[in-house]
Amino acid sequence: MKEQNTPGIEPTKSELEILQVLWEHGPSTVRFVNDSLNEQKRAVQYTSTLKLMQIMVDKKLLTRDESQMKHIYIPAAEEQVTKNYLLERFVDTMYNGSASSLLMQLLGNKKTSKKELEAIKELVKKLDKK
Amino acid sequence: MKEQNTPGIEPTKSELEILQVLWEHGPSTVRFVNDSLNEQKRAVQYTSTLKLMQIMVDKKLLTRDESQMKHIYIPAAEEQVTKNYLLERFVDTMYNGSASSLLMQLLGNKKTSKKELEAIKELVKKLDKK
DNA sequence: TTGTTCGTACGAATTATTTCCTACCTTTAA
DNA sequence: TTAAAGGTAGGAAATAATTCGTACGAACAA
Repeated sequence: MKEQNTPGIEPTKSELEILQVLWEHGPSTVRFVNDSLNEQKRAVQYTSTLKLMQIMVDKKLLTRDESQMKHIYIPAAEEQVTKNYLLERFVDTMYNGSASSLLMQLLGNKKTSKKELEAIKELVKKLDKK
Repeated sequence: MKEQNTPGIEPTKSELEILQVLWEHGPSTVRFVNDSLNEQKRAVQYTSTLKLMQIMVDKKLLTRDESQMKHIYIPAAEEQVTKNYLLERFVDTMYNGSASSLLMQLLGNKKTSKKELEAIKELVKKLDKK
């Protein structure tokens, strides 16, 4: 069985923002990522985004295609792999590794809407049938 | 209805470690917290922990009782309130606010044990009866 | 009493993260 | 052929987070 490699390294907050743009839109140039950040998140200079993405290549969070002048940046690990890793770390540190504790918290949260609750129930029903 | 106030401020990683000691053991001295950290986590000097906890008082993450020479530090917000806040932020940034997406990820995670899955199903069953 | 232990306060150094300026190269439009 | 626009590289500054040394007072045991 092919094992998916863990990202191993933890992206910082800003790095995560960049990863999210790349996950959403696929491999992109710095220009595109920077524009997205400015639209969706906050004002940031082009060279700041560039620098960060270069650092992420050093850290192996991204790879890049340098065959063209406009380099194309690509997440090194798949979205699900990285998110899974981060979720695991979150559950470990916050709920001592207990996923059901997390869910309990989620269900007790007022901000979790009825719709969400319904979706969750559906999920578990499907799970039961397996 | 009495609203629980949000912590408002985000604890850093190290600050969270300290909060966890205080949540687990109740109001404590710096000495106690520092010893716990050194046992459970990693080597750290007494004055480092002291400094951090003083900063946390400034930030209103902790309050303290100074009536004795050995100050007693107390989390400003309850464990559940803070954890709820952090969970919400996590769901927002990682799953675009969708709790069911998070759950789906959790269920798809190999590391989530059978026992955990059972516990989760039980939770949802109880939820249904309400 | 006196010195050793244990406490707080606080400045400062270190490390991690983020931001942006400047230099310089390539492409493009006039 | 040249100026403007847009790209990368990299140093350095700014900010955030962490760590710890030093000073000094209180408690305590000898």
